[in-house]
Amino acid sequence: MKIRTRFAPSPTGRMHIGNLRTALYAYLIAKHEGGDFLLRIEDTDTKRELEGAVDIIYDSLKLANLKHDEGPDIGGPCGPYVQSERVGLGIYMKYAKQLVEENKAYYCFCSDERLDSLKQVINGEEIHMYDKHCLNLSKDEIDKNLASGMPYVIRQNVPTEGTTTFHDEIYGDITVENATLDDMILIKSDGYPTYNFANVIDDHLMGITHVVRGCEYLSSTPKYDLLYKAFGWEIPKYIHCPHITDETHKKLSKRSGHSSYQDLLEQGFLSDCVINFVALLGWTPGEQFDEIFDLDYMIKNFNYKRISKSSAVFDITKLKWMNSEYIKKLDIDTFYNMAEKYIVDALPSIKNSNHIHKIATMVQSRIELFSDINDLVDFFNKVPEYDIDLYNNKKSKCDPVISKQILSDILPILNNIDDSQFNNDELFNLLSTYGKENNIKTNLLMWPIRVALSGKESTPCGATEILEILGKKESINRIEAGVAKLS
RNA sequence: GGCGCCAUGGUCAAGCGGUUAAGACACCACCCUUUCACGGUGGUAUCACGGGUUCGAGUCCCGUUGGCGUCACCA
Repeated sequence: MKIRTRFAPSPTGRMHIGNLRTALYAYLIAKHEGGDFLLRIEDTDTKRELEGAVDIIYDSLKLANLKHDEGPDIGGPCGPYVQSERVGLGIYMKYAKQLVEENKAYYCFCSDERLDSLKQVINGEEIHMYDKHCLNLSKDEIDKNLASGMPYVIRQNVPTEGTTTFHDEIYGDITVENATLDDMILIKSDGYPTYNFANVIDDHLMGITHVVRGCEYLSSTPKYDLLYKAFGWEIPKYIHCPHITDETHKKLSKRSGHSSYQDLLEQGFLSDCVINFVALLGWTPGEQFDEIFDLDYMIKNFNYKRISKSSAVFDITKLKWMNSEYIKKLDIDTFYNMAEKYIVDALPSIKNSNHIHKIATMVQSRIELFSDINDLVDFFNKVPEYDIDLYNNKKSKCDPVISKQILSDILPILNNIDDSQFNNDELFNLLSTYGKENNIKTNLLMWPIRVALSGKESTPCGATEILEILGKKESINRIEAGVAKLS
């Protein structure tokens, strides 16, 4: 049988990173077996819906390269793929009434006040458990209430005795007492189905074979199981995925800057990298593998039996490392196209495109995010304020006195170089010669030059490369300023 | 509080009754080097606890502890 999975988000905003991973796993499970991956919009909560949120879902899926085979935008044999449109078709109500006929569901007319009186607070948490009050209503009463237009919901009639066992592909068999299960609402008083109901109906109607979702649904799955059984439908395979948490093992929050896929992209993470990274949060390809891999590799190697049971901490440090690996792997032209904007923004005064290319090459192996570029190269604009202590370097045995000597000595050398010869190779040759003649090692020689030129102890390139990019005039100005500072 | 789930270094994790308990990130040291980064080499650090079962337990069972989830006319 062909595998069919689905991603069924509700359009409430940006795509949460846990959601993205669920979508990825659902996609991978289907594609690994050559199956179908569908997109369904679960917009049954009219209050929470957000303008433009559906577009965010389309964009995210596109960016992530998770192509769906059926969905609202491309159609398919099981449409419509938007639940609110299915409500209009009367799909859910039809099935709910069928259940009522069979005594597996019932009308409930309880007021908010009565419901409130049922609620108890334990440890500051509200606990609800319906008492089946309306299950005992007579047929006459129900008809009368309905005829008078009294608001109602339809509830599932869960057995009060016995147990329900369902099988999850990751967690195995899970058994719960039916008595602990609430008579959940299937149809709300506005006529819309709840997630709990619509999800089951649509998964069945759309032929979903593997239900992939977060493990927060583990607790309500027995009730879904009861629903499938009530209809006599085949129960799909359940695949509940463990949670992704922040470093305090709590739900991912905005605070740590890793709240959504879009946020991450805006921060400069590459989409392929984010996908790669989240795939590894709760799944591994096998015993021996390279952690950097692409979607094709995942499709080929995705075995959902290897999904982990325990939740994983989202470690932004490792994500950054991985992003730097992705950046390093970019061929230079691609990298240049992506980095150019950042370099030009950081260094508006550099007009020479050769220089911009050179700077791009320099920074490629040194950044984790494109936004790192600015801080790396801003000294080209102007020397930042720096402490004279920078001229001290214990490894090369550099100090301010030697520095002043070296800087003063090389000034005439630089002055003698023709503008057209002011390039890295030529400069390195001439300065090396000076160093040899005076018995100064290269690392000692270059230290004060770098400091005078950049005001930093580390730069993305060698001192002579800075000279070339700065040009003769600016270089000499900066060296002179260095000498003055040391006097 | 009821119910359920989970438990290997700081983090992601391999392991599926016998291993010197992989690997990656982070961290540290050294090498390379025109500084830093890259790259290379090496190092520190893990089986939550207590009982069983077994010749032998990170691996199986029970309990404890801890964490998480859930208990909505939200999904």
